[in-house]
Amino acid sequence: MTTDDSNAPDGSAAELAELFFRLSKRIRHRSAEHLAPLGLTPAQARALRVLHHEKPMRIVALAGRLDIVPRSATTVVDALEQAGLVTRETDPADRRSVLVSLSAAGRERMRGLHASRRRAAEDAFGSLPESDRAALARILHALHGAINDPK
Amino acid sequence: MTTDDSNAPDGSAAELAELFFRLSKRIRHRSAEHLAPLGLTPAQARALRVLHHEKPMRIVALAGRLDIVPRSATTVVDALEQAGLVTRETDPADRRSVLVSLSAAGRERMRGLHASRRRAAEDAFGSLPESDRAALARILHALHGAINDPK
DNA sequence: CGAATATCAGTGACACTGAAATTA
DNA sequence: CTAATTTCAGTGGCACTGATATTC
Repeated sequence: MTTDDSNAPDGSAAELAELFFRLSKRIRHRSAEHLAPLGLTPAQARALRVLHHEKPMRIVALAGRLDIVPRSATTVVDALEQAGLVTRETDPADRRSVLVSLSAAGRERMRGLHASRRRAAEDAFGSLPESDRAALARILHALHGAINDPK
Repeated sequence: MTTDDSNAPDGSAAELAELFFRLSKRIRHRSAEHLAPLGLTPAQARALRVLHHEKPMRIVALAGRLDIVPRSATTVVDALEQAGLVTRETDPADRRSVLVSLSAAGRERMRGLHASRRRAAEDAFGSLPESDRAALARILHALHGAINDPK
């Protein structure tokens, strides 16, 4: 009884979780498709975007912005560096640190990336009326604030 | 933390995509944590849930419900079978097909799973007022309908 | 010395494609 | 023979932990 995860839009937490999961999967998939022509994976694209409006930053900082552990950020940067989109330099002020910045090619790639991102986002959310988008943004913000990693 | 001032809640599609991504990641992570004590991964738990209220079903059907390709469903079922939670039988009516059903242990496991799922969902969405949950459910439904896989 | 930074090595979880076996 | 069903083999993308070198 009351196992209503069939399909009733009742607003139960469990139903929301399921919807959320499915939707995010679709969106991720779409995003990957949009990015493939640019030779970027979603994670790489996100890193590139962060680096685009931050100035040269350390791996730890980048990891923080991406919400991943530093070790994982290293791998992302490896790929971007190999693709020639970012450069690594040792921080002269602290030789433990590495400063990552966009290369010229990286900045160039950002152009296509911006367009692609916009298209992908419109693809996903463009069908929503303005009011719903605002409501969704507000609610997602609230949720994001509510879910704190107790880490 | 990281209350990024650079991202005003403007309801732009790109911002929504970003919010959505971050949130879904958090939720997935939480979900995995909740499931770990049960010895299940999120994908396995979802499959188990589908099998719980469908009757014995073929791999293709299960894959359809999980929104994955049949080959991937096989792997999930492999794990569940190895854990003794589901059983495979050849469909007597069509020997190409395999009928997957919950074992007794699988049904037993569903008890803990239900509780866990509820806790996880409440953990994620419980903070939302009723009206927001309803609005969110409605909007997510709309989005889900709008995003058609051109498969 | 203890703490921070980045990296190396290995692993887990997820889902994909392409190819093969079996049966309809 | 064609089509459907499942499975095998391999791969990609993502992020994790634990251990190590370097530097502060």
